[in-house]
Amino acid sequence: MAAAVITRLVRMVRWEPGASARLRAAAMDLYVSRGFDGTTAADIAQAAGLTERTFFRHFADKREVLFDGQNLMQQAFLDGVAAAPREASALELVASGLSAVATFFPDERRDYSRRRQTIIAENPALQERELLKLAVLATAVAAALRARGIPEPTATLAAQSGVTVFGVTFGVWIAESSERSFDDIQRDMLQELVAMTAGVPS
Amino acid sequence: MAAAVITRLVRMVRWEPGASARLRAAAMDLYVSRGFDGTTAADIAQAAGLTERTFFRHFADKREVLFDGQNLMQQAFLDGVAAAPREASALELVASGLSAVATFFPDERRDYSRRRQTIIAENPALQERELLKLAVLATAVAAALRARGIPEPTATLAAQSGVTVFGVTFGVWIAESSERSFDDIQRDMLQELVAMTAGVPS
DNA sequence: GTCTATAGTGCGATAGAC
DNA sequence: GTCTATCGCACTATAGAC
Repeated sequence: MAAAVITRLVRMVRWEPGASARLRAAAMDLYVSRGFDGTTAADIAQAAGLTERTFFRHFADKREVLFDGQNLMQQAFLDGVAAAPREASALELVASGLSAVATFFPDERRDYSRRRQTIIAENPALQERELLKLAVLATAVAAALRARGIPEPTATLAAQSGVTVFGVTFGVWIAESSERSFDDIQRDMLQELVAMTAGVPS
Repeated sequence: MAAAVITRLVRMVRWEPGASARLRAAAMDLYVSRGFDGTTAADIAQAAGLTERTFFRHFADKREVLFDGQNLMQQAFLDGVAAAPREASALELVASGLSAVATFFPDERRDYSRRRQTIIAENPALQERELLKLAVLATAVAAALRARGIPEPTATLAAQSGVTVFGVTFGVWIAESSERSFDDIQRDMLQELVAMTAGVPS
């Protein structure tokens, strides 16, 4: 009841709140129905009741609208690294970050992630943006490891390996057949990485 | 002498040969002097004595002109994997590919690589393209590992790790102070990777 | 080789919030 | 008054269609 009154009051102001969220939702829908290339910025803006110019004030480009959630995930990873026990090794620090990030991918989110990934898989420009975000993540993780006393080049190698584990995990998690939790898959994947490097070539 | 005659004859044909090479050289120069964003496709074409339309017939987009050498490097990596001895482990297959790729980076090439990397480092769009090329490389390497009997997800983890080692090596190799050969750095980096994962978290 | 859609930018004006 | 979100319009360059 009170909510309805508030809604009516809100409608009287010059613009509806939550422009970013509306643009994001509209973009997802249109990218699914018409494809990324078949959707113009004007289409998205119109679907959200805004103008093209406003779209570009919220998002630097047409791709970014699919990726602005990444920052939260990155922060979780970094917090996870920071939360690791003293004297943890580089790989243990990374493992701690990975556990933290797994909380961002509960089972309920799997369908959404699948839809989003389908859009990205169909367009090289979107793949490029995703890779850039992962590279930024790896760089940030490497910095966090250095802050915990891990020297280069170990910090960068460990950070990149962590992002690799995350990426492979994500791929398995959204695979059609998969039913296991993100965290379960990720733990196994980290074990696989360790096992893979155990066969030492000198 | 003969060369001069040939040059004169060549000038009589409808177009100079080596259009791609001229466009590539012109693009490098202009990207350095005016920056990537400050250079238009028309600028590059004009500097190479060609039209904008011709530029886009040779390169899919303005970025690609800096990246079309990658295919040769990728093939070298794959050949290196294929050349590894029977019964090689995943990491040994990758190490074999890495050795092969190191031949693409003799000391004489360091200055060129530095200039090119400076351009890329200044522009996110170029970083995206570079990351895509590396991702394509990793995918191809993973396929080569599977062809040698390495199962998933080990193949992908090993391939990604290999590309990581390559990337970190490249960064050290072009660093101002570095004087060591690409191959030397890369061997150490692979050892570091193995050492880093040896501290096993269960 | 020409034509065109559209991504993305720059700038000024407007409408409200504070 | 300042600050922020929006619109509207003109503009360039990319990239693809014809």
